[in-house]
Amino acid sequence: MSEPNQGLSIGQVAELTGLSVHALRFYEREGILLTSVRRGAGGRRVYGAGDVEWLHLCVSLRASGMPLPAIRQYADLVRRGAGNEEHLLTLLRQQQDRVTAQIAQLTGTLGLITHKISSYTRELAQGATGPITCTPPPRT
Amino acid sequence: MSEPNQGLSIGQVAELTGLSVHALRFYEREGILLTSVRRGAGGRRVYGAGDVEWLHLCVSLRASGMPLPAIRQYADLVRRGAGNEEHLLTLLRQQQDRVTAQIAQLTGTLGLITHKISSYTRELAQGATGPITCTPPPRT
DNA sequence: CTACGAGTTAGAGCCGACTCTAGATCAACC
DNA sequence: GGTTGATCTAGAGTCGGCTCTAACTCGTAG
Repeated sequence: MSEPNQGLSIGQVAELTGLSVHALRFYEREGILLTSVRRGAGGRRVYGAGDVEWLHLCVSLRASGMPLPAIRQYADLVRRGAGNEEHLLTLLRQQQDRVTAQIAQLTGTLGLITHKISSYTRELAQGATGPITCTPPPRT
Repeated sequence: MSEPNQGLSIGQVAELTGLSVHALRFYEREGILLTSVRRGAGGRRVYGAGDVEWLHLCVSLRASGMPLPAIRQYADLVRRGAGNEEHLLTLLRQQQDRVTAQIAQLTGTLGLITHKISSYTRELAQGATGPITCTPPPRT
């Protein structure tokens, strides 16, 4: 139970990021990580705080629907260092647009669901009599 | 090009819903549709306006991350008719929660991306000198 | 000293959601 | 009557993203 504060095992990183150890090795093979992970005694992976931070970003990006190849491309640019800011910005702005569109889409769907919920609730309250009232949504 | 206004071909429905004809047949096999599709001359599918409306809902739900089995379950309940409003409401409220959570998550990620964009932009404007400034996000 | 738990590799397997193929049928136009 | 284009069925294939397996190596606790 030593905690040198620098150097986490793959299991610890899995817990911190919510990824499985399998997924972590997979991400590494796929070139998602910025630097090749350090190895400790017996060839075991040793992750640093920076790795975890980066992985958190990756998890967020994945959750926002960015595919792994796109994340790898982003990682490549960051790895390559200065001189690629323009390209990086382009990628980021694209994802910004996609996420914005997704939020809009989800907000629409949420409205639809909410509308259905209120119709069913009304129906239940009034003691449903007829067949299912397939209330058309206010707007799609 | 006859348009009897009631009765659309699978191709027309594909255009209207954005699903492929393959996907439409697949959805039918999977029990996603409320009623078995009518058949016209030569066994061809004939969709009604209601089918299209339902499919639009399905597309929305899919886009909000609802898996096909869940949509089928929902369809089953609607098909079964009155007496299942409670169950329907439960399903809908669950999806409502999921979508709400998703929007929150996406909003967070959007903030992260926006933050990164502004750092890179600032960096570019000031003439990048050092190595990539991996500015930590304000909040995750 | 041995048993355990956590790690290692390469590679196979799985799941969801389509997507495509092959071979047949049909309606309509020239 | 032949060609075109949309449709039909059953079933195979694809793709992304993991997930799992087998066989092995460590380091530590009992």
